[in-house]
Amino acid sequence: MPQYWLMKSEPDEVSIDDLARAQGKRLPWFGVRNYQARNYMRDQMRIGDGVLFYHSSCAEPGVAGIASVCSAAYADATQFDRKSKYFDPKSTPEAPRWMNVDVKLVKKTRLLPLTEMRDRPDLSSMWVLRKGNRLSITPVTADEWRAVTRLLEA
DNA sequence: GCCAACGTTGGC
DNA sequence: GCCAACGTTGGC
Repeated sequence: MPQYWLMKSEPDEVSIDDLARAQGKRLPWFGVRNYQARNYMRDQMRIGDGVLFYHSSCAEPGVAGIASVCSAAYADATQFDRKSKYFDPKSTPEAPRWMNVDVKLVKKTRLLPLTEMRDRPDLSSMWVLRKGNRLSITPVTADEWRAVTRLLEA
């Protein structure tokens, strides 16, 4: 049974179009610096899991496409790059603190705006809609996945 | 730019 | 281990 996830990205940094342009239409989901989100990638994600690619911190936040997990978790290279804003001086290659999976584009969709998601009773259970939610990776139930993908095709 | 929410840090 | 201060997220 595949699992489903919603993953937030700031489109100024990595957008759905960036993923579409990437070689093999796949990219590492680098830059996660929150333990709960890291643990989801490290411990629970499996190749083939479904991903709702969500644009955050932008003019029109919402789901911008569908992707899938296409690697196991491995050390996030940016934590060792002194020039990266994700550099972590406390992490070492021997004991890397931060991990990422790779994700692959399934398809770019219409933008499903956050405001529309909030209007849908069938999406009201989604973690990303909870008040005060800041977690950048959240699990999505099979029911929520079906409801969202149906809306994306509408 | 504002600010609510919440995770992390560090002194004790 | 507590918890105040601080920093970050992210919608608006």
